[in-house]
This record gives sequence, structure tokens and C-alpha cells, in this order.
Amino acid sequence: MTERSTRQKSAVLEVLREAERPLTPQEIRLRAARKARGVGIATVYRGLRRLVDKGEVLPVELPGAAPRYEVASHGHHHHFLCNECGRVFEVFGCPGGIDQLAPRGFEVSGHEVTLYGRCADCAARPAPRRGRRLKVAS
Amino acid sequence: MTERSTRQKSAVLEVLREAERPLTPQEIRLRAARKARGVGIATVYRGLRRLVDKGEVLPVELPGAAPRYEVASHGHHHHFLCNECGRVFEVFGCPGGIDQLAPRGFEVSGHEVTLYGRCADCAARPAPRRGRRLKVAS
DNA sequence: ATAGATGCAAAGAGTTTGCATAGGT
DNA sequence: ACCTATGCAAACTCTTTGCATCTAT
Repeated sequence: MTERSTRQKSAVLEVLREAERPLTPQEIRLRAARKARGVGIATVYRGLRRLVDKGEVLPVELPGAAPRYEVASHGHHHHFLCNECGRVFEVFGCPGGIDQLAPRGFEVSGHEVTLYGRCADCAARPAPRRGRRLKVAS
Repeated sequence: MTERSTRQKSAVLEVLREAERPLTPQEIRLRAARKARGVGIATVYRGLRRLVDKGEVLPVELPGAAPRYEVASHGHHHHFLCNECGRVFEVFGCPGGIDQLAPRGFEVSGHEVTLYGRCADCAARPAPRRGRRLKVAS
């Protein structure tokens, strides 16, 4: 009846609290496994769903990228996807007037903005070595 | 050696040219099957990839939704995803200054804006009947 | 001791690929 | 006739689910 506290569940939330950027389920499993031995991927997904339902965690769904998760205490913000290393970063600030772009008669309830490019780390590396390229932005 | 013209490939492009909104691969297959009998889903995916490579078609990748495809002649625009009927619409216009939101040191190469809410059709229906709800916007 | 949580493996959904065959050129 | 494109089914990836077992309460 009541929700139980387990080391796996605690580990998942702890990982997200300590994360410096939104993480994928696999990344979460890897980091959680270091805290509590044997955290299965199914448990990560179940834990994430419960945390999202409780509003403690938000899914970060980006165009053309696997969903990531972050704790829900960062206020309204958007995301930057690095085409070179695939990491996602938070972007604070939000251009005004976005919701007014909808055609007349449409009711806007929210919006998502995603920037693409190279993160500071990758941009600092002069020659982006030729190789497999990540998904390219529109 | 040369690319051949087949009725399936023509049907896929024709469907997208006539589409009033971005379509999913399954929607494309359904519509193409009416034009040329027996268009397999694999052929749709292969045709789409070639069209995207040639730049004739653009993938429309939305947060938390399956990718859709549209012909690449509509200029820079964004999209609106109806939470009620699940259809995607084009939104013209683009708020300025979006690219300036990135943290210093980040190189922005593109951006994507997605609006969520109810489309004009669904908003016109007064009582959104209670039932399964589509993915909710952030 | 009871009943919720976990882990594994199987099941699904969406997309890609291998291979024999159909069909442009 | 040659060789690309197709269709089917198998393979893959990501996520969810069934079930026996573990474990917090």
C-alpha cells in the first residue's frame, strides 16, 4: 500500500540531484550502480516514472534525441544539444512572444526550445575530427 | 549505378507534396498504398532516407513524438503539436534572439521551437472529452 | 508475515538490414 | 541481361511487462 524506500530508488534520485546536466536512463543506471550495487535498467525506468508522476523529476524530450531526465527544481529553461559529444545542457532565458506564433484559433499551453551546435568543450577543440557525426540540427 | 524511378518512390514523394502537414512514416505508407499498391514500410523508410539525403525532404523531429517528414520548400518555420489529436502543424515566424541564449563559448548552428496545446479544430470542440491524454508539454 | 520492489527475460513498438526476387533501364 | 529497388522477415534498440524472488515495513 505504502511506497517503500529502497537503496535503488534513492540512488536514482540522488544521481539526478547530483547531475550537472540531464541524463539518459542508461547514464542514470551507470551512475546509480556505483552507489547501490545491481540497479537494473527496468528499475531505473520504474523509478523514473514514479518520480515524474510525483513531479520531482521532469523528462527532457528533445527533437531527434533520446529522452533525458532532470530534477524539477530548475525553473523554466530550455536545452542545448551538442552535435559533437551528444551531451545536453541547460539554457536559461527564454525569448518572448514565442506563444504568439501559433496560428489563430490555436491554444498554446507550453513550448520547447532546443538549440543545436557545439558545446564549449567541443568548440575549444580546434579540429573536429572527421568521423561519425551525430544527428544534425534542422 | 543510376537511381531508378519506381512507382513506390514516386508515390512517397507525391504523398509528401500533397500533405497539408508533416506525416509519420506510417501515415505516408497508408497514403502511398492508395496510389501504388503494396508499398512496404521498409520501402517508405528507404525512400525517406534518400529524399532527406538529397535535401528534398526534411525530418521533423519533435520532443517526445515520433519523427514526421515534410517537403523541404517551406522555408524556416517551426511546429505545433496538438495534445488532443496528435497532429503536427507548421508555425511560421520565429522569435529573434533565440540563438543568443546559449552559454558563452557555445556555438549555435540551429534551433528548433515546438509549441504545444490544442489546435483550432480541437479548441472549437467545447468539452475535451475525458479519455486517454496525449503526451503533455513541458 | 505481508505486500511492494527488484531483476531477469520476454514482449512490444519503431526502425533498419539481409536476402531472394521483381522490375527499371 | 544487368543490377537497383522492393518486400518480407529477422535483427536491433529502447522501453515496458510478467513472474518468481527479495526485502522494507
